[in-house]
Parts: sequence; structure tokens; C-alpha cells
Amino acid sequence: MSRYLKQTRYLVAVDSIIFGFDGENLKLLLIHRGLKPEKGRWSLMGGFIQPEEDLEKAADRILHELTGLKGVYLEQLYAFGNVHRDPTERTISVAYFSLIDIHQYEKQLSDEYHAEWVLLSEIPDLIFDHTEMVELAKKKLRYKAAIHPILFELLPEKFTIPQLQNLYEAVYDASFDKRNFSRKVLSTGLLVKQKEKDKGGSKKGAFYYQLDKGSYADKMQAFLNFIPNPDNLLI
Amino acid sequence: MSRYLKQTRYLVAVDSIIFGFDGENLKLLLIHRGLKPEKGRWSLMGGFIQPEEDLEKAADRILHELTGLKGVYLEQLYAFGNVHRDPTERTISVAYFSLIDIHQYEKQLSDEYHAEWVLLSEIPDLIFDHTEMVELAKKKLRYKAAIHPILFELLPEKFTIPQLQNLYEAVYDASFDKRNFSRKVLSTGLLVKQKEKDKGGSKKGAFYYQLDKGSYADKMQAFLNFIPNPDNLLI
DNA sequence: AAAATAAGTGTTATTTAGACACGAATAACA
DNA sequence: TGTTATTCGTGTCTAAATAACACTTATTTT
Repeated sequence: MSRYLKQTRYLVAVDSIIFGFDGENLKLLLIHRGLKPEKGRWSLMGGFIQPEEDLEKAADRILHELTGLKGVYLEQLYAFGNVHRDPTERTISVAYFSLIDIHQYEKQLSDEYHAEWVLLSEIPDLIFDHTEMVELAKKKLRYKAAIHPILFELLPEKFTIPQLQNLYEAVYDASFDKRNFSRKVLSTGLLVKQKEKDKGGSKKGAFYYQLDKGSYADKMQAFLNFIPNPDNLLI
Repeated sequence: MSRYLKQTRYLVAVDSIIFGFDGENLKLLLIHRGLKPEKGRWSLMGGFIQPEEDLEKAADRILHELTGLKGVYLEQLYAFGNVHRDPTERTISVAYFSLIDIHQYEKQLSDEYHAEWVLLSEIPDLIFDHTEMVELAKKKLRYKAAIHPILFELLPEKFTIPQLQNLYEAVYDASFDKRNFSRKVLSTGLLVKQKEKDKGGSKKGAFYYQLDKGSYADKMQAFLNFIPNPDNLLI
């Protein structure tokens, strides 16, 4: 039934930039390639799309294979299609990035892939154009998080304001005034205060908060200007 | 040299959403498909990528073929890869959108493609998932223009403040106070006042302005909050 | 009981946004 | 040639948002 007879076909892959936060640092989930070519080198998790599989679904599958997680935040980043990006054979790769709570990640299946969390500030050499993909993903994360409340995806369901601030400070490699920060974040109406405190972080303990799932969906688009002086922070 | 033996290969296309502005209305450049399948129906301009052609280059080529223009604003929008989006054969399409000054467009080559400018508010049925592509491009245009000074790409080199305001009003389907608008746009430091006036638009005439190319590159990222109450306008 | 630590909160000054109205320049026309 | 119609161009004031700033509270440790 193929009617586009004279055209060349190409491999199409999906690669995933998976960000995680451990309460302290931002990390990236990488694998040690077990297969040739480039065996033994660091790489993003990826795979070829299958004949009956939508792009999004392929990204979902790959994420699931590596982390065992389903239903996590996943967003298309960019299609990379330089002719020689994979020296073996021309492959167009659609990169996705996702945000997961690092503590939800169980190392179940990861041995199969030799997956490891790596500090975002200490990313090793990666194969192909994966470094470029990661750089773009970092940029987009900063960009988007300045405008939309997506960083909650990196936290557990219950989190404290200081934890949230740590996360923002890690993403922007900056520090914010905690009075202004908490006022701003609470004024969004997105957070619901819990009765329990997290006693782990300090002697006094900090109250847990939870996302108001209802308004979260609504306000996804209404979070502009979250970061002061974004001009200085966005690349 | 192909080592990924067991994988399926796919067609990869590029489709272009080409926006233009005629001083009054926003328009989209569409073609009447001359080839089967779907001959005679409206479509975005597109084509398959060639073996030695980067993605970006393919988008550039297609734009050039249709409009005769080179070096225009071109940005990757999204990769569309649903299994059955092209019923003939599975094709992954990477969509690009571009912004051109409609008056720079000469209908040189367009007869070959039966290209036509169509009002953005009156877009006909399009083949495949092209309607979805256009919707996403509209959304991204609004989104991005609220934050970055990209709409200048739709204007001639010299333009007046009222013309610029018309453009913003067309993009956001809203009207803005001209005093606040001009104060805001001039405060960016992006515009250089010219000595001549445009006498076409009014009896009094309006001064031309030109982009300060130097600061344009710098301030591409520093144009946040250009649109009042963006919450109401961004989808 | 004193000290150490991190949480939580309020005030003020500055900046920015948004609402608002009139004079100036020119062409068309009476 | 004076009057009218049209659009350009500008200034002020009020309200809201931002950012800078410091102390008290709760609790554990010593």
C-alpha cells in the first residue's frame, strides 16, 4: 500500500532526559550502554519506535522499562535529525524529558540497563548528540519552571516549603529570600497545608503541603513570573 | 554498514506552518495539493527529508521552494508521529513554523504549488493532522510572542508603532491602550526612530521605527510580560 | 536551663502596570 | 481659505506587585 515509492526511510528513535531530585540535588538518570556500538559509554535511555506505536507511547514505554514508573510527567523536547548524529545509520531522534520524584524510583529493573543517577553538575561525556539534548532539556526546564508550576513533579506528594525552595534554588542555581518565596508560592492557591510536620529537616519541623489537584490543572498556565528577575536566569 | 538490522524504517517529513501579516490580518500560507493522495485538498507545505539533508535544512528548503525566501524566521514546533496520521504509510512529520513579512513574498514560484494566503480566522479543512499542527503553531506563536520580541519578523524592516500595535492586536485578538503600548514597546530600547514618516496610514503620518539589530539579539530573551494579563490570553 | 538550629511571619520602599484625555499634524472638503 | 475629520503622539495618577529587610517561635542538644 506504500505509495511514496521513491523516498528513503529512516530509523526513528526516542531518547529520554529523565530529571530527578533527591531533596538536595538535581540529577539525571543515565545508562551505561550494554550494546554495541558505543558499548560501555554513558547514554540517555532510548529506543527505536515500533511500527504500531505512537511517538508519545514509545517515550512512555522507554521510561517505564527503565524506571518501572507509569504516568509520570513527560513532555516532548525536540526532534534531532542531523545527518550523522548516529554514525551507524541515519536516525532521527525525538527527545522527551520527564520529571520524577527520585524516591519513587525503585531500582527494580534498572540493573538490566545499568542505570545510575548522576549529578546534573557532573554529567559525563555522552554518546552521539546526547550532551546537546541534555543541555537543551536543562534550558527548557529552567524556562518552563519560571512560568509554570512543573517542579512539583519532582517532589513527593507531601513536601514542605523549605524543600520546595531547595528545589527551585537547585534548578536556578540561585538563592531566594524565603519570606518572599513562601508568600509567593502560597499566594498561588495551589498548596494545601497539612496537619503533620516533617521532622526530618530541622528541630522545629516544617509543615507538609500538598498540591490542590483541582487548581493545579487550572493554574498550570497561570504561574507566570514566578522567578524574580527572570532575565538574569533564563539563558 | 547498517547495524540496527531488526528495526523498521519510516518516512520522515517536514511540514511548515508559515505565518504572514499584511498590515491588517494574520494569514497562513497553504497549498492546494497537486499530487495524490488527497489531490486538490488544502495542505501545509511539506516534503520528505532527503538522505543528506539535516532536518532544519529540509525545512529551509521547503520554505525556499514555496516562497523564494531565504533566511527567514524558522523554528521547530513539534514532531507528530501518530501511527496513522498519514493513511498511506507511516510518516513521522517534524513541523516547523515560520514568520514572514507578507510583502516580501513574491508569488514567483508559488504557481507551481498553488499557494495561497488564507486568513488565520478562516482556515479550511486540511489534510491529515495539519489542522492540529496549525492550532499548535497558533498557540505557540501567542505564547512565545508574549515573552519574546518575535513578531517583528512579520513586519517590514521599517514599521510604525501603530502598525506594530495592529499586529499584536491581531495575534491576541484583543485591543490594547495605545499609550501604554507605545510606552512599553519603546522602553525596551529595541526600536530606533527614523526621520521619515509613513504617510499611508493616516493624514498626520506616523514615524517609522527600525529594530536595533544589536540589542535585538541580546534582548530576545528579555521581553517578558509584554502582554498585559497574559493569563487571560495564553491558552 | 542555655544554646543552637531552622521555621515561620510582617512592614516598607520602589517599581511596574493599567486606566484615562487631550493637543498636534495633515488632508479633504465646503 | 477656513473648517472638519482623522489618526498620531504624549503625560499623570492610582493601584498592584516586587523586593529588600529582621525578629520570634518551636524544638532538640548539651
